Amino acid sequence: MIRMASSDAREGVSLPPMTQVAAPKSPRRTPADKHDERRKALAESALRTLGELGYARASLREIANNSEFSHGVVHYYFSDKLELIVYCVRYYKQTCVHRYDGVVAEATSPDDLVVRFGDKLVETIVEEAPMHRLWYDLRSQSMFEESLREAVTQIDQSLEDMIARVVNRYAELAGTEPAIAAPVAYGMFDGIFQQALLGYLNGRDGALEGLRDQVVGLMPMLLARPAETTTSHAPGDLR
Amino acid sequence: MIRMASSDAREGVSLPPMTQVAAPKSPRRTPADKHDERRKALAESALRTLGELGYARASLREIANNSEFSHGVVHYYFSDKLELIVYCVRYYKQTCVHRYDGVVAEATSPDDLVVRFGDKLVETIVEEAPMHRLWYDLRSQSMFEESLREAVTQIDQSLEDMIARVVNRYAELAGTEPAIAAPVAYGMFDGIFQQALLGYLNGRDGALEGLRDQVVGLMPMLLARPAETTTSHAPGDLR
DNA sequence: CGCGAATCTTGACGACTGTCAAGATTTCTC
DNA sequence: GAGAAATCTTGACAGTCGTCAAGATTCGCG
Repeated sequence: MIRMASSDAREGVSLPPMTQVAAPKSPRRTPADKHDERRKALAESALRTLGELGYARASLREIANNSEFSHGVVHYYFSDKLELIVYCVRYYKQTCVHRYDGVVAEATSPDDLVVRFGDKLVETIVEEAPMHRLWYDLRSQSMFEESLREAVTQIDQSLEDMIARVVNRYAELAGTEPAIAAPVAYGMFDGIFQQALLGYLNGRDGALEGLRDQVVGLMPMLLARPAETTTSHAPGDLR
Repeated sequence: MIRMASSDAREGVSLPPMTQVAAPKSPRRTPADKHDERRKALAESALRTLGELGYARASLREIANNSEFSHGVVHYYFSDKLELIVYCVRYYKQTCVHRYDGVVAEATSPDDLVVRFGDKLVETIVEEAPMHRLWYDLRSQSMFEESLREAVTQIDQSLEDMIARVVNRYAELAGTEPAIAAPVAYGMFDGIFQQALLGYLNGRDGALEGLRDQVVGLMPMLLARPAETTTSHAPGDLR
């Protein structure tokens, strides 16, 4: 079975040719999904380089150098540089969409949720800043490169859903309903998150504390009127 | 006077060697600021190409081809590709920071301001989408490229000030004060603007109307409590 | 073991890039 | 109008890039 740069096998793993369903041995490690494990391994090292250099400056040779593979092997597992990068970002974002599931599940009160949410946002900037800037890089490129748009749109949608889960749970805990639609909520949080990320990378002091405070101040505003949380939102002067 | 790639002459025009201050002829067109006019002319054609291809894919040759100049002349007026691009974006954004000054000056009521503001946001997406995506491209690149950060930070600050003027005027017309700080307001609007731009470029129907509605729905929330504008913000379900 | 399929390495190709220098051309000044 | 300064063109250089093909190597199974 000759594998030529599997641009075909979309997301669904191409299964081995239907032998007995419950094979006695090798419950994992079927022949053909080793291919996928290699793709993932390659993606993981590629992500390090991509997060460091960005989409345009990360060459396939550089990506391969920072991994255990040689530069030619990339075209054995991916048809394109583009397919590799889309695969990488999809792979990362997939493990990232559920980052706040714990927050949603464990929060005991509206204020508790807000604090946990803000902390988590700050945490991910500190721990995964290169991944986040790579995502924003890719999304910006998709404004120029038609072929990136489908993947970006899908990821954006899943992030919007993620934010919606948080805000919905927040409203639920507060005994009311959100006052804004999901796209607005996502756009807002994405905006201030991006700002904080930029500030953090710039070494601006207070960028992270600022994000936390902004979240604490903003969330109560996203609820319909009936809810008056204890959180104080001091009507400050706008600069 | 040999001009070698004026990376020195920062922003201040290097004046001609002090002749009489009020020269009888040529009130404009002094010898040395023709140099600056050329820079601007070059920047303007470069912006077209940059807006079409983005930062990484726009080569100096391609930029020169879409202009009246040859590719070598770029290094006569700019020391770097980087300096050219930063100059271009600065040049564009400079004429762009005052886009909403008219809105601020002419609005007669809070609701009037909101509508004008929303319309103007939509208008600039339709008319200058390539410029906006170029800006987001550059800002993303600045997360990787140290040397871009200073310019990006300055531009971001001026955009924040621009938004602050709008929101402050809005609060003034409503007889109250903003409930959020300027960076938050900027981050929010920047987020939903970016989202709308992406949707517009994707050809998603309703992206622009969505932006307008979002602005109308969002602005009243940015005010301190005392103000109850007539604008209805229906507490919708969050998806 | 042995053979074929899968996997990986190596080296090269053509195209493109930013940069620069040498010289042609224009513009300005006296 | 001559000469000098400013401006622009042209062509080349040294790299780097994505891509691919040919061959070496490893793996899996009978």
